[in-house]
Amino acid sequence: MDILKLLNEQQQQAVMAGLGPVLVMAGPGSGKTRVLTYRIAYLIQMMGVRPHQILAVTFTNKAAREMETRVADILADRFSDVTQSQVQRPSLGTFHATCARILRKEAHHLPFSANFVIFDSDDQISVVKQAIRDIDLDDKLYRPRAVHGVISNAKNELFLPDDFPIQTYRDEVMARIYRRYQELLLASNALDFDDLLLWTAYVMDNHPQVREYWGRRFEHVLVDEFQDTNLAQYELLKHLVHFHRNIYVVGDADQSIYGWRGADYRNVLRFENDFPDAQKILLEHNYRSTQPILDVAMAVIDRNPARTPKRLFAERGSGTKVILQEAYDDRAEAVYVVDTIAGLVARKQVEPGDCAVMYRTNAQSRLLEEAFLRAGLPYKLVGAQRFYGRREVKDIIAYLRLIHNPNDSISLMRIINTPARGIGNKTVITIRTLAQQSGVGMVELLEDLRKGDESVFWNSFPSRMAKVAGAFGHLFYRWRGLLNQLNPLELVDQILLDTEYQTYIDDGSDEGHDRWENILELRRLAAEHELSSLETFLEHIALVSDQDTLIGEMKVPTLMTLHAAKGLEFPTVFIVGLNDGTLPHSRSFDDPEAMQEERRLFYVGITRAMDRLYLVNAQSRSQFGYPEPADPSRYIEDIPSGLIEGRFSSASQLTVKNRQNQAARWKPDRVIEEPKTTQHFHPGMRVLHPAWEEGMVLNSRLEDDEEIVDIFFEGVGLKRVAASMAKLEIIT
DNA sequence: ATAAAGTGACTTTTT
DNA sequence: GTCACTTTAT
Repeated sequence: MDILKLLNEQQQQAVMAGLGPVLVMAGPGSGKTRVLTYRIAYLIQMMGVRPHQILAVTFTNKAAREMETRVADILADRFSDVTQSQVQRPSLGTFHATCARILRKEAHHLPFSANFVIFDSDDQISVVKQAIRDIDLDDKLYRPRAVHGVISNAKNELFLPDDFPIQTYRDEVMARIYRRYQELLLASNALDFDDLLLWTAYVMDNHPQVREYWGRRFEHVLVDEFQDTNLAQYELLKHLVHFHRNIYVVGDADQSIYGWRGADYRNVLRFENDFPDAQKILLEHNYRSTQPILDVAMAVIDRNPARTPKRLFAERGSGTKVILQEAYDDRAEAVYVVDTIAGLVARKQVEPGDCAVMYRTNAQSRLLEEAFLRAGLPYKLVGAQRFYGRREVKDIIAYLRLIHNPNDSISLMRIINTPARGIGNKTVITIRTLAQQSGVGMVELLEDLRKGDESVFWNSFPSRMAKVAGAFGHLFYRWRGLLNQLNPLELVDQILLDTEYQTYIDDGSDEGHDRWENILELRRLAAEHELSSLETFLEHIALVSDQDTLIGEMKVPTLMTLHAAKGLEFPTVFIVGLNDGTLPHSRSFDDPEAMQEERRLFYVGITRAMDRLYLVNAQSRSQFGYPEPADPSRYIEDIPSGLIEGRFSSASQLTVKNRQNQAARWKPDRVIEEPKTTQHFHPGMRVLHPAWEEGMVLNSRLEDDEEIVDIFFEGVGLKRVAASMAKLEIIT
């Protein structure tokens, strides 16, 4: 098999491992995805496995998609002569998507029906709130987000409400909320993300024939990012491979960064216990990063205790040193990043699209965006401001969901008066109580009201109320009648038309216009699903996050969280916010496990870099609006100083490149103009000010032909001055 | 019933 | 500095 020539010895061993359980431990940049894809190709080509008998689960849609194309490429090469039988594709998807698919087939064993909807995080929080309200608890004491976390963890550990472990009074309350939450979901015929896993594990546990069916259906199960599986996922896998034991998992405990979400890297140990005969293969050759970058990575990760020692051999050799830079504050940090990228691009050392900026929390993206914007430089942001999270998009989706599943009371509450149609709180309560008393669904009741005084409910309302409610019910009655004749796009258009949504949202303001643009984007998405059922369209929306919606293949720098960076690589990487409290995040301080995870997160970030790595911290950061002094990250101490440069040698590099450079677009051929103003002040200088007397320069930068200097004056504090205005005298 | 204005609470990471 | 939720005024 000539494709194997492209693989090193360990990779070949992994690809050609025999059947039965296999555990591949793959360090960063060691060709993990390559091994997985070739393994699939190998199974099909050499072992005669039929593609549809292969199930490969990934953690993200992005990973699934990448694997899909790569497998398709290999197979297209291999089978260019063959057509029909090989056109079958292996099943490739996230755990959640795979489970949704299984559950739609097996719903008859379960307390919901096959047209269930999947609630997103916002919906889930709404349900928690409702549950808390239902049992008369104070949502200040039981904060919905926190409660949801508890419920989610319970589900990940396969605890149903009845099994919920109770140690304290609070636990007992949690169990009650959990029970109510679950009732509400089922009443809405809805599942949350965790339910997808939980119910799938549950149905396989309780129905051996279901387990057997899917076990035979998927003769080979491959798992990517195995260290990120939680207990529910692990149990599910065990069920799936119960018969054939053909389970092939790939992972790296050092890259486990989803513990907060129930992921348990100890699943690797469980795996070794449950499959003692598993073949173990280590991939330790790194093809991504230069030696200095790998050295830093190893220095950082080695500090984690109880780590299975794993070496990484650099295949790429030497390179530039890792640069450590301290900025005055988080704003200056962002400017430094933009300046540095602009400088590297101007000197043609990197392409804009080769650069990535990574940070711990999404909130950190704001200053970076501002800096890019101010410099007039394009960038792209992955994740964060979520398309599907936007009000207007959620509104229309709520209409669709409610048409698909009239029991979805969360969606109903969302849109019953959006756009405003005169159905206020009072009307809603009347409808709800009446529906409950007569044992009909709210949508059913509304639809009945469309018949006017022929409806048995008509006289239970004041006439004005009955009229508006009936008019709304009429809309739904029509839409549901149209359901089978219209595709998703036509249905969206019908809703937009009937609700006069554009008039409502596009009020002439810029913001209104943006919102309407988002609706048009949703239409575009719906257009892609021209041939799909509404159900498929909705499932796509629920399970494909914003992380996956690529904003085109623009060749510009990418901004993202460290989490979002996993699995990616970039020639030039900036990791910002290297301050204690940010990275590691303060919320992890009191939890040793979480602290180790913070370190792994940093390690993941470092190992994304191929050629250049910049680590940036700030002397002060704004947390809640006001700046506070910030300590450098403890991780900086862990890096032998011989491996880094920048911080102690030349702090003035901070302002090497000026705004003119920034103003240059990402065009390599653009000429760089010389700054008209030159810089006179540098950090560390002592200066004399006519009013504030002696002070020390903390930072200086050129901005619009003006030198802006930040100076700390004894007894006065920090001042920011323009050098041409303030008559500063340099003392040292 | 609705819109505007005020309040408080919070920010880790995501399927 | 932002968002969600509550109160207040129309």
